[in-house]
Amino acid sequence: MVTIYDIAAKANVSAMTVSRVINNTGRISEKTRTKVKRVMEELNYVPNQMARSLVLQQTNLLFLLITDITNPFYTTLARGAEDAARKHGFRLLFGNSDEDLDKENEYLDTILKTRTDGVLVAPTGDASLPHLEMLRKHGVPFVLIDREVPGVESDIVLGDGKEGARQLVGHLAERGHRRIALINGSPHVSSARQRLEGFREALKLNDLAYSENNVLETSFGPRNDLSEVGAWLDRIDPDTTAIIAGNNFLAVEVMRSLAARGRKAPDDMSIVCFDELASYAEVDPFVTVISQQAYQFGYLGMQMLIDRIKEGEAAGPWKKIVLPSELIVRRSVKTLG
Amino acid sequence: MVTIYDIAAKANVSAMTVSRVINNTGRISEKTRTKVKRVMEELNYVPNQMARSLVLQQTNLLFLLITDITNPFYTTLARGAEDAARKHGFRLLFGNSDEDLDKENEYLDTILKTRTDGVLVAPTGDASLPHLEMLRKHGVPFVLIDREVPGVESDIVLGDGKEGARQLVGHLAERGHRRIALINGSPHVSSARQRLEGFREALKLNDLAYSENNVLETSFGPRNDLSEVGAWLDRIDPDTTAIIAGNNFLAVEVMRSLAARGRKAPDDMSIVCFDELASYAEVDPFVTVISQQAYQFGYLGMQMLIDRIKEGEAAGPWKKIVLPSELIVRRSVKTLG
DNA sequence: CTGTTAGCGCCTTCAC
DNA sequence: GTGAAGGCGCTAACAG
Repeated sequence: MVTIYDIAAKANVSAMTVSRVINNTGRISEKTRTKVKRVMEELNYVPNQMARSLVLQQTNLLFLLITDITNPFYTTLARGAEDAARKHGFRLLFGNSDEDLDKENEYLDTILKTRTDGVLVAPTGDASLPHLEMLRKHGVPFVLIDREVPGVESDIVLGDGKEGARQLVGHLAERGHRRIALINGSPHVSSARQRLEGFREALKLNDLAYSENNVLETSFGPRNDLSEVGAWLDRIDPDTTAIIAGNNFLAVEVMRSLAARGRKAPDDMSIVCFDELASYAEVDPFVTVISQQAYQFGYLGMQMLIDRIKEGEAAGPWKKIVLPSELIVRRSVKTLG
Repeated sequence: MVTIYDIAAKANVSAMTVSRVINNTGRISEKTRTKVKRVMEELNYVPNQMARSLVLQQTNLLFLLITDITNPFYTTLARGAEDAARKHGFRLLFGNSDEDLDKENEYLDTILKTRTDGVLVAPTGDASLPHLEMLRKHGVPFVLIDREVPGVESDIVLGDGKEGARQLVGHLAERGHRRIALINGSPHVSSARQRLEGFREALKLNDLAYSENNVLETSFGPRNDLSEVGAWLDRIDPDTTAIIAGNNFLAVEVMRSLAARGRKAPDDMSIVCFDELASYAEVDPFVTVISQQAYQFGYLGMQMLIDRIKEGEAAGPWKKIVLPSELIVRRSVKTLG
């Protein structure tokens, strides 16, 4: 491996001079600068970030931890985060926790060990509390995205899940649906709780009955075994005419389970959900959704993170950004009566 | 920051003993071991990977560089790569080059600087040659995925683009299509070249005419401005009845452009493409595709990379895995005549 | 303008 | 079993 000492020797200067050339610090004569630069090129020198970080106590590396890299909501978010990080000269690394607390833990371990400068994280759920406390304790700035964690104070970017649920219920009610079911993420995830709460409030608002039986709380992540979803479909109230899915994947799974039963949306069951089904504007898109500004989640979150890093942790109160979502009406809802 | 010296002091041992406990090396009495471990917990000690890597000359970090994090093909691939890396105890970091040579360059820079142990990379195209040579020169093992780069010898995982194109053309021909157009990625990307070549061969095989006018070579990445696609649609041979898209996003863009012209698949134009449109089995999927085993691309590629790292670079000849793809017939093709 | 010294946190080597 | 010395590659602080 080529080091600054190799460069120094060949250029007849000290290592310190080489270091100065690399970092553009101090005063260096133009002559030695060009000489050093030439030698660096000749020897294909690449600075060793490990050594650099060790002495500087900072890595210039930021980390984005998402819960599902195959979900278009998060990948679009990732694009936003990446753009913001690049704009400020930070390098961005990604990790995928897969809605799995253990994997999240592994990545947190990596983050701590590699002394990442900051983290943008969508926590797997309330159980992420100790992980976030760990970050806080070790002085690693972080910003939460998409999900709150009770007991954690921090900058955060959220969607308005309650309002989204209200819009969905309102839309279904308008179309004549009186019995609506909800399949949702885990109650240990704040976004799922928000959506459930909005759902219940909206039912009341529209004079619709809430039925425990019509709510399934499962996981936001994709699953191979659809039997849980199927069994739930078999036991929901028979007069149910519409289902709200807590996210895009759940909607897909409901539709697959329906298909396995020879039923189809919207004729046999109306369906709506949170989040777009594909990152890319779908052709002939079918499902009526509450679309969130995924890119903005990432971009604004990263912005806040970098601000926090630059200002120092203690600068100002925690900021909370709530991004509105938008109802996009498509063809998955049948108009009744 | 807590260091092994802090631990050592509090546990009344030397730093070396602490190091031995951490790494489970050498012989340590059970008593001091437990004592040291207790102190580590008390002080919330986290090993400094920077310092560790600096002396060990290895990071235990692998890097996955893909060209589009919003494309389900690559995210599914990423899942596969991640699973394989985890299985072997490596941490995986992701980067997204966005089909952009400059961004690719930045990530390569990061990779070299951080002394990543190995890289799984989908190059942006033939122009990635110097980047890969850089990796080689610096002794960073890498495995290519999805795309070859002329002039680079390495382990590689590829799809069979020629065969895929043949199947698509064959399928269209069977359905009575005589004039087929192709919208493809850049000719500087090997997968695009393969698909074009397969396309031409298959036309000949089916006694169909090749028309220069009916081929557009653009980029695989998504674009905001669809005017190029639209202009092309306006000038292709008027008797064209079917379009093959070189990847999923191109198919979407064609369909959007068609829609903007008041035309719709499959009635006004049949369309097929490479790669699934969504990571997740689409509900009521519409487009007939050549589906690639995205997960396997990642899993097998990562496997090869880790083998290479463990055996040492010089172990054995380069391996090449060609994954077959599968034609999945859906509803986007009209049967003619 | 340039060089010397010291140390970031850790591990290898060699003592004891 | 355990410890001391030295060095991984780099830069801050101080000299000159």
